[in-house]
Amino acid sequence: MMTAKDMTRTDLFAGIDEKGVNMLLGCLHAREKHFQKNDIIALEDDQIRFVGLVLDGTVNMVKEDIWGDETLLSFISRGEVFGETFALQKNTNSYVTFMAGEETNVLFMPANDIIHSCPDGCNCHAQITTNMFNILGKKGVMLMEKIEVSSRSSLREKILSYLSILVQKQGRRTVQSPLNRTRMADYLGVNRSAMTRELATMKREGIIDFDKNEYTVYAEEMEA
Amino acid sequence: MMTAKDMTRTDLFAGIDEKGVNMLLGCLHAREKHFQKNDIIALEDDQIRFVGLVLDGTVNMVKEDIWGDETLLSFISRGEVFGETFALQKNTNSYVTFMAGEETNVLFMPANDIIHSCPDGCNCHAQITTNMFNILGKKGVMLMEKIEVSSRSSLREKILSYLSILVQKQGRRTVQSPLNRTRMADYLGVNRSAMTRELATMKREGIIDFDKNEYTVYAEEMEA
DNA sequence: CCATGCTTGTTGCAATGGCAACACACTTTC
DNA sequence: GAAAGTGTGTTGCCATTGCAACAAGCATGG
Repeated sequence: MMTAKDMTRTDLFAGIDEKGVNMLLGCLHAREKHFQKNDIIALEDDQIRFVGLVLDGTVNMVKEDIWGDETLLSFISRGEVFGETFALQKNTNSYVTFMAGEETNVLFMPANDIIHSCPDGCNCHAQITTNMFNILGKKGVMLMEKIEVSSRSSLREKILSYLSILVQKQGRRTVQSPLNRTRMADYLGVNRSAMTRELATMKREGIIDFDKNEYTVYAEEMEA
Repeated sequence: MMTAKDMTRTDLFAGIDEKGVNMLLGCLHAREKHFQKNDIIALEDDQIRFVGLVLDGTVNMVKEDIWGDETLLSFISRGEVFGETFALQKNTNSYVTFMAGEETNVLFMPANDIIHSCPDGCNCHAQITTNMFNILGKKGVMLMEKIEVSSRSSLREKILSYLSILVQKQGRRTVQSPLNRTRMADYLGVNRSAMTRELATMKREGIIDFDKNEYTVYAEEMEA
């Protein structure tokens, strides 16, 4: 379970204290629901759109194409929000499906209550709006990073662009990758063994060095 | 130039009338600036972050890696908003750079004024907030579409996934592609001639049919 | 201790797909 | 009407990279 105190540590309720959270939960008409693994989580209910906060478990975001094949686009963990991209829009042909990845508890909040300040003018509400913008911004950046990486044509470019982002974020030429080989290959959308092979080649050529999940990028030329 | 009336037709000012727009422009402390081609457009000014509305011209969103190489991530046209993903966040290491693609006029509005209702409680302000959520949602969907497509491994899968999205959007098996061959290859991140080759193969195999920018997808099996 | 599972590195093989070069059609401009 | 620009289809070549199979390392658990 997730206590109000736990919630103050989520991005959605950031900057709001325990008391404020408890007040907001009522003000936002928050409702908790329980799901079994592989249950489909609907974000719409009688025309009202919801944003979900994962209280426990994991939610998988999957996309089905017209042949019925599913792709896992991303997953949402405890304390994270999902559905915001779709719920806050008018025109939503529900682009993706959300499924419980395990036994999961979700707190639903009507999108409208999040967007619009409540009539009582509770002042925590402004904070929620700010937080929502933050969350949307963060997600946007994550998506752009993924695009930057996967839109490169060669395997080597993908690796370098992934490492380049890490270097920019961590501010050092030696970086820790949060992803292990297998997951990294998955993220880059390439074959794992091909990636390992290319990494070895790049190491041999002196372009990069690595050990476990620590990588060092040797950039000869810094200026364009 | 862009009149207040033109602005009512943008996503940012959707649902607001001419009078409201004029009022908001003051209320939002909007400021217009002019740029020459290739000028760098800063979104920060003394710690204050801005959202930009393109009044005329084009703004290119480019990303520079640690070797100084630039990639064009997307471009923003007249009437569209940019910077919202970054401006509305706290933690912004300005992930990308915006450049004028030609002679361009931009209307800047401080992000804070957009997020927070003005003290006078002008009622158009709520609409702007709603609109911003809409814009962020739309952009999120666009980014996810691009990821879905470019994360496929084979050229054929990329094409099919691109077409699948069009089919889902247009609700018919025969769809119009907004992109011509060259741009489509660019969007999919593949070589144009390779794509033409694969399209021809798929046509020969009876999987799809196409003429100019109209494509028909023959899906034998609809159910998983 | 062994068994099992997970991650990583390696390598041969085959094919996918990038590249370059070219031909053709169509449009715009002078 | 020539010339230049742009979008498109085709094809040969071969580097890149996906795939499969295997070995080794390391943790977990009985």
